[in-house]
Amino acid sequence: MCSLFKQDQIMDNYHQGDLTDIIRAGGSGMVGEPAVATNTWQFPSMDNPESFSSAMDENSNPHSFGDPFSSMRDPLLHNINMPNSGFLKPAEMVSPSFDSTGDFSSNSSVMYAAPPIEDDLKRPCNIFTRMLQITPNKLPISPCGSPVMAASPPGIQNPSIIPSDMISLNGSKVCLVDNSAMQISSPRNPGIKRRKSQAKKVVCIPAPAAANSRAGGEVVPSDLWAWRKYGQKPIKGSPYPRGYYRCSSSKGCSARKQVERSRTDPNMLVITYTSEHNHPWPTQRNALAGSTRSTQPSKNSNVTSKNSPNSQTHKHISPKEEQKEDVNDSTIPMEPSGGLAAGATAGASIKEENENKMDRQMEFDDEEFGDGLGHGYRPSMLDANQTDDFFADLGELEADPLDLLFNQGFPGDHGHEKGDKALDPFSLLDWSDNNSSNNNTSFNGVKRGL
DNA sequence: CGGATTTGACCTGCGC
DNA sequence: GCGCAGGTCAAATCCG
Repeated sequence: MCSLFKQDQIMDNYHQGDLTDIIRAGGSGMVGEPAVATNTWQFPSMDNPESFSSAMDENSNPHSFGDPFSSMRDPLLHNINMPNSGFLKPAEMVSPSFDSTGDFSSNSSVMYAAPPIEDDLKRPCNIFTRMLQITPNKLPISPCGSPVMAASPPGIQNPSIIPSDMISLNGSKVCLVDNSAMQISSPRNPGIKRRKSQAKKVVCIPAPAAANSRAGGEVVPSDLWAWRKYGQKPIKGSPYPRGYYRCSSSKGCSARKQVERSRTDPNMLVITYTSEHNHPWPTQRNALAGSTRSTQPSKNSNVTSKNSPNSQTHKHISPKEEQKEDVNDSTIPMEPSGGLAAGATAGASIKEENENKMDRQMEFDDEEFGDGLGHGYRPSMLDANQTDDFFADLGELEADPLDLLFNQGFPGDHGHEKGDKALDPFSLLDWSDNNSSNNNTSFNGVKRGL
């Protein structure tokens, strides 16, 4: 599986469009790091966020999480109350004990139910434990290999910290993979060749549709960047087409992303970010402006509902519909430059694949963790150390939208107050049914269309 | 009317 | 060298 970490291989996996594969693979692909103790980690109870932190502190070197996200607390989780996360199928993973109410037992161990797949994949995958065990240098960075946290239990509302590679959003996960080398294609641009080393991030997020029943007015997370679709291609082996988007927030921005639905798990969307934004993260207002029409509320809500898996019930989804759906789904708040924004982290497990980044991660400073209550929460991704990669943009942002968001919307771990959701950027990410209507906030721009 | 989406064609990289 | 698959372009179309 180590090979999976190689760029090409990663790409291959990824190209297979199997988000779940990526995630699963993550469970084991780590070179020389047997996914051990996978079931030893205890997911922090929402009631006891510190439990997680403590575990982290005790068991790991913060730097082991070299991932920018490793230090992130997941404010989003505060709002997580999604009965069924789309991240992993229950059958695919063993969620720590959750009761029907979605309560997560802090005592439960998190692990994957070994899926009947490759041996490596069968290993229990616990991002946290993995991270702890992985030395920075060895830290594999592949979609598959990156530490993967078991799907956030549906009931998890408040993991105080988000594993760098995996972020839970609304109980769903985002798998972020960052490939330093990716295919940039400029076929018609002789000067640029494909597969040049380019930073790439693969983000796996639960597709709203898949995430759960959201027949009506789905809340589609969107990122703050404006994306314009410039192409769509059917992917071999996948019933779902891949959409190609480029950043429209700023002319000349080379940032691109690919959105596709996981073949094996239609509930998951795989978003691959390529290139970096050459401009500051758009302000909310800008983001709003940049939003694609497909995401516009008036229309989009309808569209999404129409396209929602539920409503569709797999009626034949035309590529277009599929596309829109994907687009919307993909629009989780992402970090500028393609990284996940803190908000994005809220619902998705992220994998990041980039050795360089990993190294940087090592450099992480615990300070990023803030007080552990969300105050001062600042996604490590914003760390200046990462300025040279996808996160570079963040460093440039004085007024980081995330900060704004966090300050307003993440009152620490207690953010269950619905009242705060209005300001809670993560509310955007809250795809749960009960929050589907929650899109009238400062984030509307971003969410517009939700 | 401006901007976004759709979609077929074209181009490039890669494997055989 | 050939074919396949993926990525991008760009005209047509759609939408607010």
